[in-house]
Amino acid sequence: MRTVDPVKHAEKKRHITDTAAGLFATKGFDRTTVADICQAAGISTGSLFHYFPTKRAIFREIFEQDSADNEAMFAQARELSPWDGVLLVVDRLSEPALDRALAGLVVEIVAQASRDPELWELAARNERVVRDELAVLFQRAHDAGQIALSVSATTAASWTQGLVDGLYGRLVDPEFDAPEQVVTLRLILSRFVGAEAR
Amino acid sequence: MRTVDPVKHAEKKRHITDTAAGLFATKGFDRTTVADICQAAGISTGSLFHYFPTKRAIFREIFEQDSADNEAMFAQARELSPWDGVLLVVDRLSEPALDRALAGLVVEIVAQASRDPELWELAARNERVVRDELAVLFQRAHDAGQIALSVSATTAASWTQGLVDGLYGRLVDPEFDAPEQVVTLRLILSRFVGAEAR
DNA sequence: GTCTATACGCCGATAGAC
DNA sequence: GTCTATCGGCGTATAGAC
Repeated sequence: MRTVDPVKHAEKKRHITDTAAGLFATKGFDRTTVADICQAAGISTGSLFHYFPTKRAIFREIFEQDSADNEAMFAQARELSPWDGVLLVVDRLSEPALDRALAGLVVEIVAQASRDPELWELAARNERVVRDELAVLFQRAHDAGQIALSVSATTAASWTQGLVDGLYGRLVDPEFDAPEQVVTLRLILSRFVGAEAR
Repeated sequence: MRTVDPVKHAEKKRHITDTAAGLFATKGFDRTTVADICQAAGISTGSLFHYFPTKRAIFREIFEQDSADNEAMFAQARELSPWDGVLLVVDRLSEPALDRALAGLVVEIVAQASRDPELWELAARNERVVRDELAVLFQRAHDAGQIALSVSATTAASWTQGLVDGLYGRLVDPEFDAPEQVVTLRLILSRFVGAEAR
């Protein structure tokens, strides 16, 4: 008989990571102090370090949560025609760029991953998984005659990710109009892979 | 008669910013200490603060140097045909992505700019200048019949920047082949704006 | 102009009572 | 499990001699 309730434990950790994620997104990892997180979460530092060994471990957990939803996304995409599946994935990957808070978190993840080898490895693996799943969809769409690839399916997949990355850069434009940008993104992608423009 | 030699002064500042830029690129701004910069530059903290009022001012100066070369780039582009001019600009904008150290600096600039309103404003202005100059080239290429735009020249220009941004994300791929990626980038852009594929 | 020395505050993490 | 109290160290920036 365990003395700890694993459900409660997980819920508490989740509360901490959710709180911390908001702070990391707005202030950045290095400028967010443990005291900030504790205050925002309504706990003490002693308690926080009961759940996480280091501040960095909190960040890592946020990143892992963030990349855990891919499988569900692709499962959903596989229920559609291949090309519609691609478009669904593009929409989903674009979502964080359209939300200021989430975009800030993504910026921070990139910045941290570019310094921390362990985080870099996690990010690279995640990127590869998405790319390879996307490549399968592209290949099927090609075989089904929905598109006409002139590059490898993997290249098409990788640059689909690149286009989504490019979406973040458009945020600097004060006249940024999210829905319109996503439409343009689809147009560029459609022409790239020889799909009918919609 | 001045007692300070403005040339020496500028050279010394440049030495400090060059040294600091390398450290910011590899360690990030927040994890680079003033002591780090002083040690690498071979000076004392007292001396450093004689040239810059704060650590952040060093970063800002690096950013300003970085965005000062645009005018020369577009002057060069204007000597070519409009579409060749676009391709030249794309190559130049892509260069930092192909160099690990410079890419690290760009990541850091994005991360810092997303928190610091003053830096954000500088970045946005710089982005707009490049976009507008690019838009002129796109419009001329269109009018000259080199391309067939189906979106506004400004949208084409903005997404050209987006594609270059997307290039940075491709760095996570350990099999990243820089020249090949730039070729693909050109292909995507060419199809987007209705240019003949090369 | 450049140095050494140091002020002064804050940070991540720990100790130990309850 | 949660708290309070606190440690040891480091960070930016300044003071003031040379």
